Amino acid sequence: MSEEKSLNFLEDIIESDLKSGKYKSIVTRFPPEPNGYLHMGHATAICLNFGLTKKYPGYTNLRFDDTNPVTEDTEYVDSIKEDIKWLGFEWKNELYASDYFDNLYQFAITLIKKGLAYVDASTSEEIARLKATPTEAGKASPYRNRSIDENLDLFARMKNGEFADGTRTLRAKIDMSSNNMLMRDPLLYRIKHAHHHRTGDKWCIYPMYDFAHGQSDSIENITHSICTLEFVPHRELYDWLIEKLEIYPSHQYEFARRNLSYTVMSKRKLLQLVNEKHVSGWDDPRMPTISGMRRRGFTPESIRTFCDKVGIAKRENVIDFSLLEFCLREDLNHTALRVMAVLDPIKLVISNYEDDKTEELTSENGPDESLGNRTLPFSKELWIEREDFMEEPAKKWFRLAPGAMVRLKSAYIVKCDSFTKDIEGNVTQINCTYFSESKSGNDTSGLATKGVIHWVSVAHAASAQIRLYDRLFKVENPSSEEGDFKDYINPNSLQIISKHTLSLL
RNA sequence: UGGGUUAUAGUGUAAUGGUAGCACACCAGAUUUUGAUUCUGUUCGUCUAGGUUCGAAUCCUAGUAACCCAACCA
Repeated sequence: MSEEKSLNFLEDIIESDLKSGKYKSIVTRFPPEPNGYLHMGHATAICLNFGLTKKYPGYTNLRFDDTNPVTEDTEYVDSIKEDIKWLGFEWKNELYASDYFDNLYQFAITLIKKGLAYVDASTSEEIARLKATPTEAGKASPYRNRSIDENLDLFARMKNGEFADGTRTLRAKIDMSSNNMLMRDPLLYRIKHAHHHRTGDKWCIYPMYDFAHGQSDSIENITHSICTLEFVPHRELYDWLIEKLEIYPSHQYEFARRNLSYTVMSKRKLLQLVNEKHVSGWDDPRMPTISGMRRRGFTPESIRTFCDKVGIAKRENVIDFSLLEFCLREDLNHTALRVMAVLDPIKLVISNYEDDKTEELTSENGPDESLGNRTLPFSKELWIEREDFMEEPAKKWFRLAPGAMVRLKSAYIVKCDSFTKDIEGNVTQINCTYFSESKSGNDTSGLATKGVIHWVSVAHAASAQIRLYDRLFKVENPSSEEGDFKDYINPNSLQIISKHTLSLL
């Protein structure tokens, strides 16, 4: 099937792992934090993780990384599940990092007992100061050398709620002079007296990402834990914790996050757009969120194709939005039922057509025969698009102009005899004659036109409000421009047409 | 100025020492009852400088550029 297609670097790794017998099958996971809606970057990760276990033996878990109760909510859990399903993927197990809070607590105790973790009473400012900078070695916390018993006691008291938020942390004891800032005694647990969307008020201490993610991977026997490039420095800590805890050795692999031109792709920035009302919500059709794309008319198929075409690599990228649009057109071209609509109408009157006559004409629903046909009512007075008429035609113009002929799609050929204008010079009506022998599918007139235009019968038209969406930003990469990314919002990204009667057939 | 990651057409991605290929975009042409679709074609690329080799995008040396790391976020 896709044998011609070369493998990406992750597939290379997996194939060699499978070939060498390191694994008989693989386990991946998609690990969203339920603190926002999924966007196209997530779509990449979803297609990657789920796609890998479609291609190779194994399965993929959905695991919510819910270790920060302050920002997380079940609203997001629900939207995330809906979006993954809509994209066409099924997870093996629905899991939560919070399912493992008891395990993680025991893991912490294990580290303390090994002398590899301690309770720090420094403030966050002190901790930051002692960590120093990447070019300058850090210094040890004054609490670094407490006894194991003391640490065990303090950690239990942290858990029991004896301390206020921010007054104690559990830190791994690694290397304050490491070049990797994450190895300078990283925080493992912090105190947050906050209600958790799943564990309620059971806990007032919560594990940090680094002490939850890798451990959850390990508990689930994840073979290939795939994340984005900014987590590369975390891998050293990921491996350190697994080694010291002597648990299942999951491995982390990193790929470059996906960027799309003329939009932004960070949850923080998307949240700003929502909160500051630059868009109507997470699912605004201009948003690069899955739910926004869905409202915009993108199909799951088109998004999957897009992810597949773009591929996976490790270098920074900004992908042309036009590739995504291409994938959508390719899909829609074969599946979308066509209708005719006139957005900016001018009345066209056929002088030699009977006043009260209505004809039922047949029109194809699309280029593929399987889409079938529909009937269209045709009559003396029609709406046509204002831009399909030119008073003084340009050079290669082959639509309507004074004296010119044009085919009305699926109907007759008409010839423009005259037109009227208002005081301001706007064309108000076009008068035509039609050729009765030129009926579409039954044309014996011998006439030929180069142009074909769409139309809608005035008497039969339905009205609608039309929203025309354009790109949300004026520049290709708003995040890399000077100043605030919001300075580059396209003021014309939404155009609502409702002042005229819009016609739809 | 420490460490890490990455450099191939405008964009994205292949080529694993042996003809730099594919897709999108662009431009041109043909067909067309939606200036769509479809089809054909043109232009355009290995970050730089040295080196190894019969042969280098690939290996070596030295540079350069971009991104990431100093959250009790993930």
